[in-house]
Amino acid sequence: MSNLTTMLVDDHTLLREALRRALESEGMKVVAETGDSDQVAQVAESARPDVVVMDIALPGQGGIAATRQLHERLPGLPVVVLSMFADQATVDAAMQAGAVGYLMKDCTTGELVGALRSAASGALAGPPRGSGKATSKAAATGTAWLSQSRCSAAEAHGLTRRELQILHLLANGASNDALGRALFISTKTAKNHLAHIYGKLGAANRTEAVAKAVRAGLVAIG
Amino acid sequence: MSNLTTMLVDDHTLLREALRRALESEGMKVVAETGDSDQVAQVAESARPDVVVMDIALPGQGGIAATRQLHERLPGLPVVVLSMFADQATVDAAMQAGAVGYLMKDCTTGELVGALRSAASGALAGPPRGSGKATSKAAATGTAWLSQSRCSAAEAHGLTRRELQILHLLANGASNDALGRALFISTKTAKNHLAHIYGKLGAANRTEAVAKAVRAGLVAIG
DNA sequence: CGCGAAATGAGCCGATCGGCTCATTTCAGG
DNA sequence: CCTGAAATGAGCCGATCGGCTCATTTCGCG
Repeated sequence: MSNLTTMLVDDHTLLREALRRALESEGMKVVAETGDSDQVAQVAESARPDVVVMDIALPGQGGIAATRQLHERLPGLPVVVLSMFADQATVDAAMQAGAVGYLMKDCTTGELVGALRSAASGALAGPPRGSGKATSKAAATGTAWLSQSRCSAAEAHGLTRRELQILHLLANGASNDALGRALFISTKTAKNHLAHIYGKLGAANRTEAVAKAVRAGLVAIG
Repeated sequence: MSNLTTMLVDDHTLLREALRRALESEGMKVVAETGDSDQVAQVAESARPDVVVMDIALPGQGGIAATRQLHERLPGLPVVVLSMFADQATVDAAMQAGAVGYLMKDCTTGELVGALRSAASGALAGPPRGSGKATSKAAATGTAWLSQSRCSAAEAHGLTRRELQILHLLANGASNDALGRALFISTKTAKNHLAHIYGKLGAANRTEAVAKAVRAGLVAIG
């Protein structure tokens, strides 16, 4: 449980190697790699990673389709998309395919690691905002497991699911800006959630909030 | 180990009661109380708390003498002084008597709790600055145990003892200002230590530093 | 006796954070 | 149907933080 296992899906070997080094220096273990989107599900089934890092632009069926396939064959395996595209259409497609996170390739290593930890712990999930039907559809397909996560301990402190997600990212050192990018919300909204968390936990700042949350068993570091 | 046991020494019953409530709501356990400075050592020996909260103005021999006595009878039991006096002479006297921390009574509950946790874990210790002989004298008497703390893991990251102390306080949500007051240094110096810590741990901010430190086993939350 | 590391302290400045108020939308439950 | 909670978003402003450089003192080690 301490060493997160990850699977990298990207056709650029150089980037994959760099990613592997970065992740392993952060205490994560890369148990599988592939650059062929058609092999994704098969490799994942034998390697059984805790979390998958998925590129979008891939030879074969492509990252979106691979994510959907993975989501059907191995529901519960969180997929974090690492893409060069920031357009809403691509983001929406990825999220509807079952991805739990979407990061730009110009994000920092720390952000990636934080997102992966959060994804693996079940804190990062759900369709970002989407509108109406797409949202409820995505929620119905496979993201529902998030709703029954650890609301037990959280409810004792009156924390909502969203606030728990924020806490998980906080525990990885996320800035307000990083929170927004990881959860597809504006920095303002992230700040609002933080303010609610501070109030509920009786913390004066983010670091104290993390400390109290860890002691309360709401989140874990490591 | 999870529930810190404390002993409260203060002749104001009302304050003691309030303190007890505050500490217990923070997950600490008050295993002994007394308002008589002459009973301090005796009570501590039977109750065996993890850390002692000591008032200065006490009937009998007084808090300073009680601290010295405690320090001789039970070396290794950290004493945090909670005083109304901020004058350097009183602070110096308390530190030379063996106290590992000195807080004003107008500090926040969070600061007290943080200081107690740090003190109990051995992170808060040593004479603040003092000058020359007084410093080395205090260091020779009983604060030396800090030098052989957990430099093993810390040295792997090149962290100094002082930086470890900072980290412990950070893990309790301390602000730069709180760091300065807890360690008797200026905010500027605290910031300098932080900058060094960030560099050594590869963290971008204090919360990330805590996260990395916890994962590296340098500090513990809880 | 230097030399360097550690610790202390300062000034400056831009970035970030935290508190406050306010508004909108969605959605579940009475 | 209406109310309230949750989530989203915004503006404003002071406080804090983090990066940068610089200086001083102390101390251990060759």
